[in-house]
Amino acid sequence: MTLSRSASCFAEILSDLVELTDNEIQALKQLEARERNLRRGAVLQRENEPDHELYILRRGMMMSYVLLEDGSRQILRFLFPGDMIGLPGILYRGSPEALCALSDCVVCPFDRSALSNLIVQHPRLAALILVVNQIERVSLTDRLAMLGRTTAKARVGALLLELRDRLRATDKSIDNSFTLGLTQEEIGDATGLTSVHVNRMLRQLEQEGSIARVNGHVTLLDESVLARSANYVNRFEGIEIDWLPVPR
Amino acid sequence: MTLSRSASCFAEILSDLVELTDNEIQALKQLEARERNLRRGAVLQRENEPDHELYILRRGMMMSYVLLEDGSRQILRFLFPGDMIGLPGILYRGSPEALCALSDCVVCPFDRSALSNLIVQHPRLAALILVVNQIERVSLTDRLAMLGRTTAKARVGALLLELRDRLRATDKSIDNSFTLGLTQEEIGDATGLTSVHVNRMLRQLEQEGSIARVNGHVTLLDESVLARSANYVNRFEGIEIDWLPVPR
DNA sequence: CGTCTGTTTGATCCTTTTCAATGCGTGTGG
DNA sequence: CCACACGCATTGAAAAGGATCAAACAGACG
Repeated sequence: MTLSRSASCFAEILSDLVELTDNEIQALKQLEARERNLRRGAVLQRENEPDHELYILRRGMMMSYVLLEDGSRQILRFLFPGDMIGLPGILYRGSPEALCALSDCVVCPFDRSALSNLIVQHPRLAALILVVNQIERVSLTDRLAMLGRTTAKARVGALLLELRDRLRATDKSIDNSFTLGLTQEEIGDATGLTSVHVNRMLRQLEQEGSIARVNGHVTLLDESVLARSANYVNRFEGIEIDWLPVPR
Repeated sequence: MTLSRSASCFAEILSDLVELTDNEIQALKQLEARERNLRRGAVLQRENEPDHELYILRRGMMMSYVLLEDGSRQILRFLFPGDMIGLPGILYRGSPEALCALSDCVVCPFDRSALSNLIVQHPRLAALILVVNQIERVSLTDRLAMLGRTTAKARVGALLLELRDRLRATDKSIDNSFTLGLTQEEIGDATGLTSVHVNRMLRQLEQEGSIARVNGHVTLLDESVLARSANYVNRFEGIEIDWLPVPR
């Protein structure tokens, strides 16, 4: 990983897909010129409130969620370093989703016009942003199928696998063991379950020998069982793109 | 609606967002140069099979879905004229979702390189494609919250509202009454329910006076109740985009 | 030490699924 | 034209998977 790359988290993600040119890396760096620190629990964007800025998440873990009329919450997505966030928010007067820091975070805010300029000046980056959006989209539809058609145990298992894979993308030292920076209530709000039932599913997975747990630290003992029962696929792997425009 | 516009379904959708230039319309027309007819029930793309073509749906109604190991199906999205489809499929060796015609359809296939060229030559169209992707994304997250956190009745109600709105986008004559071109099993596969329970929910909605039904034809009698109970929002409305690049 | 947040466990309730059967309309071959 | 099959809607009864309610418990922190 070259030094020039690590100046931009977003560029690092894209580098997994193609070899970026210096020009492109330079342009991406500008998106992350400014930094902003968030404390654990801080709300970066509230639902239905206008906030027309975009962000690259540089460090930490965040989540996007919606609140329903009855007070319940659905977590839509967990966010990791290199994710571009806030894109849905710039389409509407009020953001359709809230953004909140799950750990201390660093985000890099940038203006909508910066995105616009990027698209004009770097068509290949525009295409890559499209590709990343589609990966995210496929992850969302995977989660849709999970909520619609799988059991509680499978959902919890799939979430654990997904978290592991996303954490591993940033930190290659992670193998099958990681710190679960989530409460059981948060896991429930992501999987459409109650925290009580999440607890029962976790211990059931533990009892069956699929996972092990030591205060907030989870080890996946039988990935294949977890993956199969929940139809889990790591959508960040196996991307094939040979049709991109030539870089500038 | 000018004549030049109607030559491209996709252009019509984009015209709701901005005023397109002749150049842009011309470019979009080329995406829909070829046509292909599909019979009701025809599978345009099978899951996990390679098909690296893209399509604009010109006429009819389609769906995208995934099949799970246990044989159950999750319908991800219903597709309507003007929708660009197959985009997730060009990222992976095997398509992550299947595409199937729910009625007799006309699709316009085009090559990935055509998309690539469009992005290079028409940055504003690239940005608009990004915007349309985000609208779709927000619709998906709405459905995620629906599956995770709302009751069976609310889900069915929300689906009816969504169908009405999408059909109305193409056919302005539709008000609160439309033909439901879906079986109750399909409604179930979209809402994460069994067909049996969908039936019960439909009759319950009917009994409460929220909807009326005459062999496959549904009338929404109390939209506000349906919308509120399911947190339904029409995401194709209220788009605000003032940050797009200048057109070519 | 007391408070607060989060985990764990039990008992009960309820929504939705499952299984099973009936009816209904349409198309098809004899 | 009739008999039959087939897909789909409808209904009932029983079972199950999660939710809800309530309480105990553990660790962190001022």
